[in-house]
Amino acid sequence: MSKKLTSRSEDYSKWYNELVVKADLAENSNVRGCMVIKPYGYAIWEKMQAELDRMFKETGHQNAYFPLFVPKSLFEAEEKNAEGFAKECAVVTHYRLQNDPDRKGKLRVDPEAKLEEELVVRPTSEAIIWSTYKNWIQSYRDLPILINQWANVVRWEMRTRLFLRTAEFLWQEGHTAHATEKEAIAETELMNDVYANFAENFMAIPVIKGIKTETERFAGAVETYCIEALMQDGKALQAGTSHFLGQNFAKAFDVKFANKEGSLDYVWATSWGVSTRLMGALVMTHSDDNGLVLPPNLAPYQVVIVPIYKSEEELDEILKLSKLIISDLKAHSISVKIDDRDTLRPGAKFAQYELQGVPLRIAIGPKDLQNNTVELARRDTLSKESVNLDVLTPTIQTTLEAIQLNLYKRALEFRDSHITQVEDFETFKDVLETKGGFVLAHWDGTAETEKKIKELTKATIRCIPYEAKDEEGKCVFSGEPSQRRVLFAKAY
RNA sequence: CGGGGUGUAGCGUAGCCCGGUUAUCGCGCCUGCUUUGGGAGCAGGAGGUCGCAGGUUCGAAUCCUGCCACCCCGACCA
Repeated sequence: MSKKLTSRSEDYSKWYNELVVKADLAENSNVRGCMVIKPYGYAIWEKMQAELDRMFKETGHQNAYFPLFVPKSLFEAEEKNAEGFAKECAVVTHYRLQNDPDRKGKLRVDPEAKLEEELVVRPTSEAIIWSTYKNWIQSYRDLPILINQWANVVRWEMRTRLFLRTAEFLWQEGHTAHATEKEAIAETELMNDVYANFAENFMAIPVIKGIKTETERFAGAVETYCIEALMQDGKALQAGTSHFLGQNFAKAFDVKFANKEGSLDYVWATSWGVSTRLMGALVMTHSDDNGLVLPPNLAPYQVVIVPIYKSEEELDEILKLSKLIISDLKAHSISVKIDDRDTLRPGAKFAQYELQGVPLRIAIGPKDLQNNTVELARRDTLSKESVNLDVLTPTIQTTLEAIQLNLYKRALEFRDSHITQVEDFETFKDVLETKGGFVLAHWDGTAETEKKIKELTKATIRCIPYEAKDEEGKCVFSGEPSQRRVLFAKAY
């Protein structure tokens, strides 16, 4: 693992920026904490979108789109939700610019063009969606509504951080409406499972499923389920959330339906989302000192071919052979790119594709032409082997699978070796400071203790894990009785 | 918004304290030749509102004032 990863956060941010920017993944646009997602990074996001979309549809959901602007009166309807987001809202107050009479060639906001009601740029879409659902729901026959939206949202954070907390970010947000509490809770849990499966099987990022404490709960939710991942520097990252909203939004927006018994009842709701933050998680989970390491499932191209040649004739022969390799790989649904630029030497290309995290690299040179082989290099282990052309495609197939599994296994081993069970507060502090990672400890269940621990250690309760067993114990801080252990960590 | 720091070519930087020829160096870029199994070498070349706006001065990247942006630490958060 990288030196920089294990050291202090200022070094870490340098590592992160270097990698991400130089890896062509994204670039801080220097505009209020927004980011430009470059083509290579966006290709990764598209892979994530495609797989998530598939999983959503498999579980009965449909896509739809709702407005970016939320009239303030709608936004404030659900009080807790509004209060929670009020401090970070961008607000549209005017709809027109005009020439500035005082400064030639400049524009100013037309003071005559003030909106009667301000429009909030959505920080999340519950309000606008529930005001719409109101008109869609009358009977239990209209339920459930299972809708997902791919969108951008804006949260005007005081402090931004590339990928992890940008002012504008891309995400998906699911918003469902149900006739019963039981069904809504089942949906909330189902989607948290979908996220966990996606993170682990597709992104090779191990996560812990759990429930948030009241303090960490989504504004307006009754219960927040989440998946928590551990980054290589020992800090936790909330990778996805799924909220059981109870009847809060139905009551705020007056969404009632006639049930089978003929009486009116408020609708039960859920919402759930993951964002481009997952790309940050990807980078911080798998990358090493040589750059990104992409799981084959997410790689824009899984294999890159680098020809090594001295003469035109050699190049022609290599290209001819490459064409055969490429068509065979494509026939097996393996994405491949050939880099036949003659402006860079092979070594420079090797370095570049390592920086981009391409899972497999094929090098073909004169020796290979002679021996009927190619050189196959793995990004995850940085190992190289000579492979006979006869078995190349099957070898690549199995190696890609092996890389996907190995990345998960490696991350899991790291994660599991950084879950420490502690009994007393001194050890608690010590583990957080020296080792980092998750700390499993008893907690008395009060927000005061949670707050004090945060003040003293900067650690928060990431979640109460599903797997937490009933176990008599004493709170690591207060000594009060506790029924189960919860998961603490310093978090992004 | 509070504390600290930074802003000089596409990127990274020297110069600033103590004002003075044509603003330093590396990477990258362009041209040519030689190269090509792990980030090539040589020669030549292009590229700058020194963050922005004022001020002091014969003269400002350098000193002063204001503003803006970014980074780190807090508060806030996916």
